[in-house]
Amino acid sequence: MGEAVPDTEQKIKEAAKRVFLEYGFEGAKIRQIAEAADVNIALVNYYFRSKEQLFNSIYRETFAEFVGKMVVLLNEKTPLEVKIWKIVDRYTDFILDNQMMPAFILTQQRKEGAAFFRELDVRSIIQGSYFWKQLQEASAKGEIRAIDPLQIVISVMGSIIFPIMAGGVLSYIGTFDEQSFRDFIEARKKIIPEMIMTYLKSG
Amino acid sequence: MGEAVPDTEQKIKEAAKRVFLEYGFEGAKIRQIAEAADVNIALVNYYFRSKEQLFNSIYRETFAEFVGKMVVLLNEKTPLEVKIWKIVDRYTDFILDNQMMPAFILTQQRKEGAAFFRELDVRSIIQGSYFWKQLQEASAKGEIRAIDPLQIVISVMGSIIFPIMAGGVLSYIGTFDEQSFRDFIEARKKIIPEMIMTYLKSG
DNA sequence: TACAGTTTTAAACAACTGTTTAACAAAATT
DNA sequence: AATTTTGTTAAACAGTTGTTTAAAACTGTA
Repeated sequence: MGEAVPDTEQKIKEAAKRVFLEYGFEGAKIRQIAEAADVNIALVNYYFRSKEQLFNSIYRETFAEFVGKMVVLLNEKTPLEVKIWKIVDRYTDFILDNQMMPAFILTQQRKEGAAFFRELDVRSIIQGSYFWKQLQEASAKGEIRAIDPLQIVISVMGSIIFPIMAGGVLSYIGTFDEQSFRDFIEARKKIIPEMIMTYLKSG
Repeated sequence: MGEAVPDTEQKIKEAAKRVFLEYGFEGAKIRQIAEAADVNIALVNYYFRSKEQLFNSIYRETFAEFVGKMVVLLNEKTPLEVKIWKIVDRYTDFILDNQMMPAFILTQQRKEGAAFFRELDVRSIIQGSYFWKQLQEASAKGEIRAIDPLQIVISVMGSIIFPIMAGGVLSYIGTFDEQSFRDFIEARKKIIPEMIMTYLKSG
């Protein structure tokens, strides 16, 4: 909102984000980033001291935004069933808008472990969330089956993220064009909550 | 079973597989591969003409093995419910034994699309499988709810692959050590089939 | 043993990488 | 207006990369 005209630093950041997301850390070249930002290569090191620091600042920022959205979703004060529908709906849209993020985060994970997750205290965010409490309480009251809430969280996340992450492969298998891929993902907004809820309510 | 003593070419292939899986194509260096194989760097180019061809031969091989296992699983002639339990059980073990493969395949996908999937005709493998037929027929008979079989396949795959792929992050969130991570995944062998089956049977 | 083919080696090559330099331009400060 | 600070540039630097070379060691064969 009312953002200033993008200065050089911002131009580099945006270009770098695109290039890093598409090619990964090693695959992305500083000259490529500079060209994408329409800027002299020396300027990249002028504003960010090194490729590594440029990468880190971008990765943190993007990931923090990612986590931020998650916090909001997990803590909305709506009943459990409605909540799950909402989470799936909005989380799906978010991942659709940032399709390369999950693969990028998971690739990065194999290099540096869960460092950024730890920094942002993602554990507390999840386990301290209202959603987490809802699952525990509903389970204690016997409204839903007794289960580790983390199993549910992972199931929901995996169900949403995996098909989007594997978009290219999935589109080939289903003979999808862009639109039918979207339809397939859109259909999951109904399937996933139903699957989770029938499971939680049964047993 | 009675494999011959590994010759130089094989030694390089095995080292390269490890290094490529861990560091990706750009991240893996020929000198690193040669060192891991305890071999002169020139030999890598002597047996495989280039880094790219070395990578391709390994990737194809590994991926073909991956697909091969899948074919067997999908075509076993057991009843649908038992089949789903078996698929989840054995597919989980297979991914556990090749933890880096999914991330690797999905990373590769962003570079070359679904080329290898197309080569191996994975679409026909899935849609021509006995499992696919079982889902369609059970659905037609009204034994299970009407649903696109691909939605089920993707849900099962995502549920299995995602937590293993995100192993590092998951272990941090759950405060897992190696053993409790295994337990968590092991527990999913029961959860996933139950979730899928209750969903298919309801509605 | 001599010879032809294959395998292995150390060294070099050229291209590319991230990074730095030193000069120049623009903007801000005095 | 003079001067300092900030932003930008082309060029170079040193290290790494994938790849090639040319000679050596090894293998089997005549």
